[in-house]
Amino acid sequence: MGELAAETATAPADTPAVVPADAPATVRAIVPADTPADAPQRGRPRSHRAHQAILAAASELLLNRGLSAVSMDTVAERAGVSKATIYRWWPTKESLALDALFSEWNAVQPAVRDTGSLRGDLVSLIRPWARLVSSRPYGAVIAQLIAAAQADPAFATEYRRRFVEPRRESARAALQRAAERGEIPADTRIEVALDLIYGPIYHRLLHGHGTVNDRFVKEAIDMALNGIRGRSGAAPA
Amino acid sequence: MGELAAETATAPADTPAVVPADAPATVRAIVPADTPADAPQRGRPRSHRAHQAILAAASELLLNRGLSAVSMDTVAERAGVSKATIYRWWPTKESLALDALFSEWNAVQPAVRDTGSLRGDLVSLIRPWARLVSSRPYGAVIAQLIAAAQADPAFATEYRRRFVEPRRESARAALQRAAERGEIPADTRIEVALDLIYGPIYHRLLHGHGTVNDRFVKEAIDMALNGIRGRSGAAPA
DNA sequence: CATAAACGAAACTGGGCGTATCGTTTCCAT
DNA sequence: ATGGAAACGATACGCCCAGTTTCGTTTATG
Repeated sequence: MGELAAETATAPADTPAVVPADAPATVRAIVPADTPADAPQRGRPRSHRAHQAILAAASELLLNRGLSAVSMDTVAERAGVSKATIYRWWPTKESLALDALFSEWNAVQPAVRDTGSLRGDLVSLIRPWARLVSSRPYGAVIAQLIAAAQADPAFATEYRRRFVEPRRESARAALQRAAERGEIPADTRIEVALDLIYGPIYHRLLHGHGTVNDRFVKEAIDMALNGIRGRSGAAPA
Repeated sequence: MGELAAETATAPADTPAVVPADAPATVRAIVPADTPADAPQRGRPRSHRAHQAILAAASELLLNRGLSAVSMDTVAERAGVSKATIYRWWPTKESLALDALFSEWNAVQPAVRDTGSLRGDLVSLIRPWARLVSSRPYGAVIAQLIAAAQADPAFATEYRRRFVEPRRESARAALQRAAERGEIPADTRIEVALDLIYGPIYHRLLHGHGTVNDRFVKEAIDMALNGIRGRSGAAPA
């Protein structure tokens, strides 16, 4: 999807759509994986315009109403395409929702920069993301995607690959730099630390028992950082 | 449901079911709220047996297949009742799922005991619960309930009242005792601390990017505790 | 010009939630 | 003992929606 988004940023309207072999797993393959990306195809070319219209319609409807309250007919109508056209690009409603939400989600890239301190690194990474997901009902849609993932392992893998792992990787890198600086113990359990960083925010986002605002994010990151740095005199085994 | 479960522990099969005014919000009221619980009712009495059979069937099917793969027809068939009977007790599929899962979830009560240390209190509280929810696919069903909650505020409130708040309250009490002992700062942000305790576990449970086993629970609690205790020389504001 | 592939409109299939109908059962009131 | 009320079961029903199919049209290439 990132590749497609880049393409559409420069392609004129209704440029023939060619889906490269490395397109996201959720988009239906159009040509065999070994087909050169620029090979001419017989027949009517796919429509970029339709594809973008569908994603835009889907993301808008999803963030306004939630996954369960949006039908494929509604998306088709809003996009100005037929439902059959949607199913030419995406195999299921959930795969469309994944792509559509990701196109919004990915607009806020994790900042990958070394501020010199772990706290600086984490705040610059987490704060923009937390603002994004709390600015609109991301929690509601993410919850419904997570629910859909429970019944479909392949979908779950793709969801984690897109929504979970990239940001964990950015924070993982920051933790590793901190260990190199001696800011945290070299034997820090990195994956547990990542859960301590992201878990509280996701917890509030999904359960809705509290708000995710700047203050909460700051306090949660600070508390998590205290935990990750450890205290002099380790806790008993 | 707790009240009903207590009743059925002693009631013979098919004792007339009387739903008291304080029954869970998900069970359809049978009599006006001000009706004495033991007042005789005209007509055929409700069947405890059917009610329990429905809950047992629903919880078994939910934990084996997940909410979306279980139909109300399937629950009715497994319980040996008609679908209309289910809808006499519960207004929606989700409300049945909530009660059914809660009947299993509530079988493991949070241990409310003072071990003398915050770590002891938290481990005795969290470990049995973590074992419960990781022993069967609770995560999958909880994810689907959370998804359902996004579209129904009343359902969300009931979900949190049953699944979220009681355990937070137990941990909150433990944190307050720890503050009284001087084990954690008196000005600890309790609600943030609770998110630090529960967030990482729920994060793995719902996202499925890592396992929730005894080791992870121990490490996550220890890291969270370090964070809650704080370090000498507080983090910058 | 023939052919291929996408597109649109609309009909279609099948599943499932939730409701309605009607006969039967199980109770209470008289 | 009888009438009446309410639950129950079996089954049909209405409606919605995901996903598919059909067929004519459009847009491309060979």
